[in-house]
Amino acid sequence: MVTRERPTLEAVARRAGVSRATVSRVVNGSTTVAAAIRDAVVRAVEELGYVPNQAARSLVTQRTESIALILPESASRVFSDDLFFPAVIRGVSLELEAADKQLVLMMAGSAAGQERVQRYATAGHVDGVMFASMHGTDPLPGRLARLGIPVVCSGRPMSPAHPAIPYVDVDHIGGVMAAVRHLLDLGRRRIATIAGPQDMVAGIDRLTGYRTALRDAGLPEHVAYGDFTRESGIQAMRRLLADDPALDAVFVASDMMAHGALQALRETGRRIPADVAVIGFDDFEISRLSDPPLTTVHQPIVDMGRTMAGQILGLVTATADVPAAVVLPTKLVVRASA
Amino acid sequence: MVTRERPTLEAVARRAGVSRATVSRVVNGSTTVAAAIRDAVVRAVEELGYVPNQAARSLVTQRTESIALILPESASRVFSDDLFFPAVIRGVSLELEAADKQLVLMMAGSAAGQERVQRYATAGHVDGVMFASMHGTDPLPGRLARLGIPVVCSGRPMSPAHPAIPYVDVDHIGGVMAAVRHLLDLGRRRIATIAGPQDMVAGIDRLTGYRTALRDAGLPEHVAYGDFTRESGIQAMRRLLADDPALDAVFVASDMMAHGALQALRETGRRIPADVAVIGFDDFEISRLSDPPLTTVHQPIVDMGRTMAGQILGLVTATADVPAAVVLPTKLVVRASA
DNA sequence: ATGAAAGCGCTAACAG
DNA sequence: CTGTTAGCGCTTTCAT
Repeated sequence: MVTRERPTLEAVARRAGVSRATVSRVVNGSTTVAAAIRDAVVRAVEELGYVPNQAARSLVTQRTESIALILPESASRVFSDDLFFPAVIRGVSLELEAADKQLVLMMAGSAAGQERVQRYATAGHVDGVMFASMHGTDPLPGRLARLGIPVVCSGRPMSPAHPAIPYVDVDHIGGVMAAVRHLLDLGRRRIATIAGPQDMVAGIDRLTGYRTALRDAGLPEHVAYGDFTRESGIQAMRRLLADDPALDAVFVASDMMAHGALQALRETGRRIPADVAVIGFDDFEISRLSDPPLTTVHQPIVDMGRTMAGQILGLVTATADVPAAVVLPTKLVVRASA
Repeated sequence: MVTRERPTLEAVARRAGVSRATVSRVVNGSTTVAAAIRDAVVRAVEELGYVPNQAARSLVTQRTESIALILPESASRVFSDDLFFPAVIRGVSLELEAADKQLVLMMAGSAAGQERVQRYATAGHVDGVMFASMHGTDPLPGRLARLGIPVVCSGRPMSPAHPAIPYVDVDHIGGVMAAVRHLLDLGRRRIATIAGPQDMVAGIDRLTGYRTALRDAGLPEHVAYGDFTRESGIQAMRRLLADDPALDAVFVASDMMAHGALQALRETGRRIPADVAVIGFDDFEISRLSDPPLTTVHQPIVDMGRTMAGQILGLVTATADVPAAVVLPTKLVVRASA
């Protein structure tokens, strides 16, 4: 290890022939420093390659300029072929980068992970915390908020916390109802659904949308459950077909599961959409490339990330009012599968 | 904001009726504390919900228990449909999680990003730094290493740095040569390649493998270049076909580009592998699901991540000898496309 | 085995 | 406008 000692404020001050306070002012861009002195300090900083020690700075400012995004999932899940997480992260990155804040990504799939994350945040490593992909009634957001840590969520929390936590979400129900109505307009009458996990608001709301639309039409429901993965879509589709070989349409609560469903349907020789119409939810890029291209409900995931990041920045800098809830619109995108 | 003041060591000490030093010992698991006192301290810690302030701790220990993974790419690239990055991250996560270190992911696609990353690392935010997906002769790893920060790379650095930086890589050339030989065994004689970007070792080495194998066989080469994205694969394949409509095989330097190539070939009505045999490089999950399933060179990306993380842990804790280079094997996986 | 004391490197009053 | 002075919360000798 080379371990060239890193220079401190003190060293810079000595070299420039001024006090530590003055160097600190220059480094932090204070305007009340004489030009000549500032130049001398700047030169000393460059000559020494001085970079402020963040730990020391945080200790006194109580700020870290970092913000965490917590995903209550395993790393294997987050970094799989699922395209939801990447999109959220992309949105968050865009916004934080513009604000020159560092993103700290934390996966907390296990109980140990949850513990780690809580310690990390409580230890003052970050100025604020974002949650995405929440399951059930995760107590962590509320707990951190109660500790005075700024918190926002993407996805409406399943149980309202005290204090209330700001969140972004999309209009799941509206999107799904548009999708099911489209199937009805197509003349389909045996419309099944592959629902998402029922410990997540996205799973619950999309199922509610389906149920509402079918009830409005006076048709019976037909539900199988998956967990948003492609594989679970395959399995669920097979179950649906076993229950009702004559079904003529299926609304699938995520694109990944819809791709699984397409595969399962093809395996039974069914033509899409002639025999069975399929609609997904997400509108990922690859859904345009599948065979046939997938009709799906578009949700603006990147925007959710951006919005959430905007909210946390507002809380952290206490500079803007942060809305308690933002609900982004969804939209049916019709392609060849329905 | 609730801002319940977070308790300090001092508070715990008062409550337990001991000195700060003793509380510190208990919190850090020192064995030289009387059982009775330790219990009292532990109780006080729990009652107050005490969590050590990481900034203060880092200030004195000079350690953060965090390690950065730096990806010299834009967030949009890292979190796209490319499956390389997720796999690396997954491997890294697995290993760091086991060591209870926090992963800090940093994208540094722009010059501003590079700057940010350098400041961040130099400011002592992390104990060590990993690089993946390096382009050209990126000076950053060398610079950080010279500052005494432990650094490792995935992918052999293009220009050896001083001090030498440990790295992991895979046997690109061996894998590619096996692939091209397979095409030769199949009787193919007009074998083209879609090469990766030539500012990356992975791009260079895979092209070298192709060239070597063709030269050994006494056949002419036929090269188009892409940048590892699907779209660039489509374009490159079209160029190759325009140059030589009679080509009967193509080795593509990444699976994503290979999927693009398959699409471009299908669009011209060519049958795969009857008319043109295609081999990729990566062996992503989806390559088994493409039409037809892709013959490809398997590289153990997750293992690269794990290995790299192991190396950095060794450097950071200075507990194990860290090999200067680890080269993981690759292997041809034959499926229907060749 | 425990406590007292000295900083780690920095910022932020407060004087001057 | 600049310097002096206190700490931020913690670990770690060094005594006891």
